[in-house]
Amino acid sequence: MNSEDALSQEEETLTIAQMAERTGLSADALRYYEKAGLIEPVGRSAGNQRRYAATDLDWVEFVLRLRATGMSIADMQRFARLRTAGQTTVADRLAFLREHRSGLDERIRALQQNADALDKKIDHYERLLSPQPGTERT
Amino acid sequence: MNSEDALSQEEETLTIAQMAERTGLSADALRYYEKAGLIEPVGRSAGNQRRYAATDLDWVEFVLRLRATGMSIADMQRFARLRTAGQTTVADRLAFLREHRSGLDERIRALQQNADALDKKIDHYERLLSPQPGTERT
DNA sequence: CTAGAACTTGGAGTGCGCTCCAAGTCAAAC
DNA sequence: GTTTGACTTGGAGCGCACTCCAAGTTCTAG
Repeated sequence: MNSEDALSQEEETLTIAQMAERTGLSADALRYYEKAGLIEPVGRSAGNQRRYAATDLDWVEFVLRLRATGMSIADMQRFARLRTAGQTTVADRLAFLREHRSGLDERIRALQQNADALDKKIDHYERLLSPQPGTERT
Repeated sequence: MNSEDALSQEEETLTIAQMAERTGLSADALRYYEKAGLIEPVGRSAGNQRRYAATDLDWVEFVLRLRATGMSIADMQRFARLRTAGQTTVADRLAFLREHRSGLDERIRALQQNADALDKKIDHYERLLSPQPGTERT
């Protein structure tokens, strides 16, 4: 019980390669996110190499959730800026997430609807292929 | 009862601008789709201007459903090529749609899961903001 | 018949979200 | 202390799905 999950307090930090492996992002993408302000400047080793803490991992995982739900980098930047600005922005952040959440519901509904339409098309093709309807033997 | 819905047999065809309005695609995008082979070469007026028939409209609407469910243009090209190739490809088309459909299910599930996680984050922010838990009256 | 709006083509340009590269520095193992 | 692999930066390049543009042609209304 050493290296999976919650980053044991002992190991403390991750290199960019370890972070990449854990998050599924490339090292390049992690640097890009940091440069873009999605991730705030991360800790560094004596020799200036990135060292990610557990809190960084949590944040990146949250960012990935926003991304997975279709949020653009520009919008994630906005949220990250609010977060960086401190607790005075909690209400703004809540509003932001609520709005994103409701857009998400809409998108899921639309997807379901399109999935249903696809099912009909699939049925159609299945009928085209099936031997003969109502004429089992001949 | 003249211009909405199913393209009355009388009017017969639509100009590219009318098609754009009906589908929500831009005229440029319609030409791009045609050039890309997503739409087969559409009918032309005497003077070489595009005239879309009802069947073209149906097909574009189907293509839009594929797009809305996340299919890339390259994949839609593949499907369009199968369609153009005739009834011998019906089984292939069915397999194609089934695969797309099952990927779609996965994506919807993932989206739901992320939505749930977002709800937790929202709850978290709500608790941060709410006056005082468990101390309704002071 | 004519003016002006809508259409045609080919090709260049755009925005997004990374990815790749070069040239140099740092870290870990021996 | 040296090698080898991982890391650093800045910036160029890429794939996707369009969008925009220019120069010319066609359509429609009056």
